[in-house]
Amino acid sequence: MTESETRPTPANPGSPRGEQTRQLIVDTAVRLFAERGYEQTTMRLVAGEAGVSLGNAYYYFGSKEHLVQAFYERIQAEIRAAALPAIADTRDFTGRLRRVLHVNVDVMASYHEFAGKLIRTAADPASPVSPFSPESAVAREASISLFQEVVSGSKVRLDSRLRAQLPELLWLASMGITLYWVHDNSPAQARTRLLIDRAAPVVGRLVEATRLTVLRPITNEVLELVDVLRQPRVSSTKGGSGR
Amino acid sequence: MTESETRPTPANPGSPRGEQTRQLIVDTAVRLFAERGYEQTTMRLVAGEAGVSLGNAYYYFGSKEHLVQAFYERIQAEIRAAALPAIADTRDFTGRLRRVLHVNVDVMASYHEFAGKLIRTAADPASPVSPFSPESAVAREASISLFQEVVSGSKVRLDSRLRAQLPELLWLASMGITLYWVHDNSPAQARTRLLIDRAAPVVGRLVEATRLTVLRPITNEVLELVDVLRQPRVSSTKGGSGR
DNA sequence: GAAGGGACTTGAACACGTTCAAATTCCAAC
DNA sequence: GTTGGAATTTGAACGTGTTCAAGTCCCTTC
Repeated sequence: MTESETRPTPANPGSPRGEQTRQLIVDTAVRLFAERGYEQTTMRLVAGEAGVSLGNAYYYFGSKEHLVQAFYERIQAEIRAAALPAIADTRDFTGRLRRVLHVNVDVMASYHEFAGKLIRTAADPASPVSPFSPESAVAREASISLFQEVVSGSKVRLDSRLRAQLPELLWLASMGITLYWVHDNSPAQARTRLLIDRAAPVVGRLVEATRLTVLRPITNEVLELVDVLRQPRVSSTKGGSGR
Repeated sequence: MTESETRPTPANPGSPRGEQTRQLIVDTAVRLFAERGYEQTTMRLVAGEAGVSLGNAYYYFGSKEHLVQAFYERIQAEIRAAALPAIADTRDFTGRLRRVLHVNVDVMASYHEFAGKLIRTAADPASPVSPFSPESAVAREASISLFQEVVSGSKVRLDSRLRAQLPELLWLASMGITLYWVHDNSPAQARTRLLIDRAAPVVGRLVEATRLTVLRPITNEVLELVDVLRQPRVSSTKGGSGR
């Protein structure tokens, strides 16, 4: 696992000198990924088009997957930039959720085929591209905070404990939708659109239902379950800042 | 995609003559996968240990993933064989569900690391190993029918329409649990065990709750949603037996 | 038993991701 | 302006999955 600690941190040096080269490689890779897909974009091609040597590309990016990671971060930023304005004019929870999810699909639309390959490495727990990996923490937090925005900007009424967990749950749900979207072979992924339009109200209704007294026991159980679900983040320090 | 139709069906010939060789390769591959994991098990090694040439292995299995597929099918059969006796002595829905899920984890336990790589190709919509692919139909149906058994053998009371969809939903949930399990780095995947023990009662309670009149609207919505979710199986025939 | 043809088998060759020792460039300190 | 070392850059080389043209084997047909 983490036994490559001996090497003096190749890939991803923070120094300023090579930053330009680094960006050049990223730009080229992102473009080629979009143009030709994952497999057709070889490291040799990226290096060639970027005007650097093969080994040099590996100096900045430890693997092809790290380039995918960079691609992923760009997409996430794009989604965020498009989503925030999209929900600015409504305080309806369901509406806000629906719009954010649609923006997700909108932005990813051009990369549907590419995403099929991307999801491969994303599903690997050992891959840095995994949405649950430490390397993805930045993008993940950003995405969760977007759903935090969805909740806090709305006038939804719900169980207070759920309110704290909801953003993360919504993010998880969006991961599920993305997984569905990847498998969606309907024209223009219309089925996913339908799913979003249908699922958002259901989620809204379920969330509001957590205030019902009848459902209190179940609500409690579900909330506890979510706590169990949450994997402790990997860290070498023992104890950490406990819950 | 399916443009390799020109070749005279290499890989997977149904003829009897090479069946022995085929089995030999599968056996060797499964053993090596279990012993050394996915990456360490090279096609050359499989071929060598099986006593055939590299090209010969590719004659029977179009790719390394097809070997994984074979591995997957064995696991599924093993799970089924272990699960059925395990639920024979109780008619409690939650209990039955819990046991089946535990058997799942039991059987897969030895392959936890390997599963991390397996899930990679499993997540790829284009891969035959994907649980949603036509190639996996047999294993999938078998698995769903196991959950059908869980439901029909229990004395659970629930909305009648849900009863029809529940087995598939449970299968889907088990996929989710497997995904969680793959990411579970707690010792002996204890966290997944905990998840199962906690989630089973919640599911049981939720399922029984579908009979509550208060929840009728939400139940309806959720059931319709599931209908939308269901991807139409890929098929060249137009129309099909639509609802 | 010879001929034919399909099933099966082979190993070399290819392209790719990745590694690495060696070279080059750059900049600060003297 | 020379020097030392770190940052950067290079291209050859390795091991892998996969392909393929060329065989070899085995059974049917005459």
